[in-house]
Amino acid sequence: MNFKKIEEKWQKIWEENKVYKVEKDESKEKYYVLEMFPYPSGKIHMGHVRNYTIGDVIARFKRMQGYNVLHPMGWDAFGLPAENAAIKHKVHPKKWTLDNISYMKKQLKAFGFSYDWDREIATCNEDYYKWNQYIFLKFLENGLVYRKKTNVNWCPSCQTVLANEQVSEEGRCWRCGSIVEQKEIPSWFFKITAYAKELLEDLEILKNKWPEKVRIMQKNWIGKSKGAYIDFEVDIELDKELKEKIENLSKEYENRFFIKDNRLYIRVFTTRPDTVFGVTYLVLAPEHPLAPLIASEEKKDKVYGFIEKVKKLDLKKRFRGDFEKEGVDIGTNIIHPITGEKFPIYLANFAIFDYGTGAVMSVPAHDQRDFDFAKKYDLPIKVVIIPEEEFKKLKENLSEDEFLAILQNYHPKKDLEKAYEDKGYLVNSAEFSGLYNEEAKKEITKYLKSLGKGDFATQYRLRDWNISRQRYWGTPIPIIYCENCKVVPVPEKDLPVKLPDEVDYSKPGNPLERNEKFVKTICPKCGKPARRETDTMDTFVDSSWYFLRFCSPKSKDKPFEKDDVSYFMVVDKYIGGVEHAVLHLLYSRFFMKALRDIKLYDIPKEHKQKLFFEKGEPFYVLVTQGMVNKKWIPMKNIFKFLNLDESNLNISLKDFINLLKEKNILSQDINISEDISNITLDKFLKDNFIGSEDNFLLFLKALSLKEDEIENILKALEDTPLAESAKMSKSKLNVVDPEKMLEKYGADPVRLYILFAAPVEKDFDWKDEGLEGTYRFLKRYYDTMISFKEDIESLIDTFDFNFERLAKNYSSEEKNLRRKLHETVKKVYEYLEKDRFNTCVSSFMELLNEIQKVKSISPTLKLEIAYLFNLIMSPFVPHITEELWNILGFQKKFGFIVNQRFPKYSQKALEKDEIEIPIQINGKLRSKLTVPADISENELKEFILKDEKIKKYIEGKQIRKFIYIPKRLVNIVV
RNA sequence: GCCCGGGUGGCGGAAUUGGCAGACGCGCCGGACUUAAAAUCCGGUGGCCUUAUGGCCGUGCGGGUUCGAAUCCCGCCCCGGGCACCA
Repeated sequence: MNFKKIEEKWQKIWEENKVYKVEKDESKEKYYVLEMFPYPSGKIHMGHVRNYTIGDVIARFKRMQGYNVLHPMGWDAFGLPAENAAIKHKVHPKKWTLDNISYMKKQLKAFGFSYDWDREIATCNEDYYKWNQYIFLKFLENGLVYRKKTNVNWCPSCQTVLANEQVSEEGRCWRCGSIVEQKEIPSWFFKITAYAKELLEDLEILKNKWPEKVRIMQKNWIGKSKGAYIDFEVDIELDKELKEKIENLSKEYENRFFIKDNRLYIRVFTTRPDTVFGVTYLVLAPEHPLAPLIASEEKKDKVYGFIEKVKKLDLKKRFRGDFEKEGVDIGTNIIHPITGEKFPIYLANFAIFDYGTGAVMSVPAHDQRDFDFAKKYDLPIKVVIIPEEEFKKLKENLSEDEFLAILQNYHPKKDLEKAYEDKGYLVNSAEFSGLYNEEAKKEITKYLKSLGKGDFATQYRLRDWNISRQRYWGTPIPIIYCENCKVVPVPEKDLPVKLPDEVDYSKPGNPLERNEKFVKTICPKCGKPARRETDTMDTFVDSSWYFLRFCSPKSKDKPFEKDDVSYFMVVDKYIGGVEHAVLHLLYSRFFMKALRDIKLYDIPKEHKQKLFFEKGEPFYVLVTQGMVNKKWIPMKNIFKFLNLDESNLNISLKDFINLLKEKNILSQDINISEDISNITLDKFLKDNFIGSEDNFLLFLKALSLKEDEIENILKALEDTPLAESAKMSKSKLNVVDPEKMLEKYGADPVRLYILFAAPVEKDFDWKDEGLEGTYRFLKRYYDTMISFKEDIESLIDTFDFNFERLAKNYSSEEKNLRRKLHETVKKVYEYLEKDRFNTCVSSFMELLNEIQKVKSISPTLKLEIAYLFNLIMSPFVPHITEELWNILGFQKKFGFIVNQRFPKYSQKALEKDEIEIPIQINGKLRSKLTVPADISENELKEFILKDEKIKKYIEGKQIRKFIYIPKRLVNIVV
């Protein structure tokens, strides 16, 4: 039996009846369930099925609780794969995307997810991306957008810029895996750093609502450090030309360096102002624009050489961090802001221009990295902090005068072996000597402030968000460049800036740039010919506010309607993968806050989530579901297991097969043809294109074994160490196609299995046997319900559904069953509230097992079982329960099951006359007694002491303690 | 290196205000039905000892608190994830 027919029938009927349509309805409380919308890559995969099944159960449960549930679906439709497909298969990205959407939509519908499809959106449609442009312009008006020339991460294969977040640890492109290069181009930025503080602080209100893991990842990503900035004067004379140059640069770089009273200052950020007297050199990032300008004449060549070297060689390795720390003296000195001493300036490859001010004061005695660098270049190391122990010793052993003198002129007994980075007391620090360093941080900063050479400062690791992408398939950035008027925003009335249909992929690079029809335009200010910006927006822009658009997807003159947002937002439950823990979720939080400040939505006067509106937090509860993996067996594991050297597989195929047989990987009765058995394994693998990173499955196929034989071999190996669990991927040949599963078993069994296999947040390995288990359960369930049909039919029209009245006449077996039934209703309700779907499914199975154990069940009890059981299973397996609801006659009485309320359990049914009490002696279980539920402690004690088993243990011993946990357990200490 | 999360049968996992460890499912073993297989149904299934009865051990390891610990505390080990020259 396949449930597919039933499923299709009800899907059609539900659709015709628009059961999942949602409208704003102030009389009802809303509930917004959202699953991360998919990229339309072609087909849905198991990860999608898991994500959307979880969301669907929640949405259906909330509907059954009477909420007005918003449960929309759409498409994250812009992005690179469409362009790659365009190049490879010569299809237009739009066609490719829209075709994929229509196919995947059909697939989603086949799973019976309860979406209101009338709210569907696709980000590649004009009526969506128009609002990206609108928001961009609003951000621009409000100072949240700027353009600057920067060194960017450039993917040579995608020919586009990548955000820092889109570059992997090894310095590879997150999409295609190519090594990312460095390139300087002007780009558009969203000023997310303006919200760094808020983004960090507001993580607090997400406590216990978002997974701790995600909150911490975001916290680390934002990376707050407290300290001070300090201005170091540069020992250089400025001529007029140089002065002008630097003054211009200074503005561009927001006072990371500046000219005051004709003197040049470089600003550094430090978390250790307490060590300022220990500074012995200053380090600049190689990208620092001052470097070539202030380097001394004789060092200029070296400096240029170094800059080039870093540019060319470093970036790949720079990400991996496995390069040698190197630097170059630029030949110009700085002057210490307090002591007036002169120290050299170095460029160093480990200094990051984008962090802080791109300049570091180096204190080798108290920073390991500075220490290593100083050793390498033979720079002085000056101790300014000593450990508490040493400080106390000095204080005790020396006279007051000697002690004070040594604080001012401290020399360590022997040279330091490493930097001292811990807390301690200051020495060699003028009047600050003797202060505890934590105290000194404040005091020294205050002092520098009084000199006008520093102040308290906080830095964040978070960088501004570069949204420029040199691609066609994205939202055009609504900007026009005019000779006269320079950078001109496209007026709101001219939106959207439409993406042209013509696209030419014959050459690499951005097709928009070559599209003269698109580029050529007229300046909206002066009317003269002008050119359009050809960058398009990062697709993360699209997904940063789509949850708002879902509130009013059809809105024509605004991105979303304030009223709708006030009603439906915030998202009550947002479900998706952890892979979006930082990027998408951080960007969305930023958008919500920025949109609040530019007043694109209101903070409602009364709302259960008012705080979230005020703080600009879009997602109330976040659920991160684990991955659906699949076991696979890499060839290399087989080699290792057989003790074969991967690099030399010069044995015959025959011997290899025999080895496999010896180890019981292959069964003895497998024979291979004579003509291949004598070739070497090496050759056999090469002939069949099998590498050590390939699936063993390929090898078995190459042996021309039968499909089912292969399947058996692999299944048998699944639980051995030979198998590895991995994300499903084409290259590993471990992909399970949801469509095939649906074809074979139906949507409901797949849904139920995926929920049953593991708790929501954990990864699990897909196993067909597991799916078969839930399938068997559903079939058994279906048959059992059908067997109730006759009895139920005779009752349903006339019965008043007052089950309680009849319960007292039931047999004790029936009473127990009825108790189990209501216990299950209670448990499932509680588990659903906690998103614990796997234990819900267990409870269903337990209940069915109990039902099947009872030989004779009264018709009214059958009716009650069928009524409640179907209702509580409905969010999980909506089709099967609707079918049974219909067949058993409930539908004609009550309407669709999907529109019913979640049932309440009967407290009375849960009550027991008798309970079983486990009896422990000294904490060890020795006996169990069945006693009346209302037994008193004394009665129970008497009863227990008469028990034969217990007597045995307490005979001749003294009872020291009698512990009774009412209705649960007894422990006797002897 | 730093910060999180987690170690429970052959496997996925139950049992979280400390109170019967191993629910439920998979797999495996045995049985029924069948000419046979599949499907289905019934029974068994943590380890060791024992004829049953029963006993001992057991939630990564070592200690502790407690009448009682998978659960709480201390110290280790292992696995997974995130961040990593961030000044």
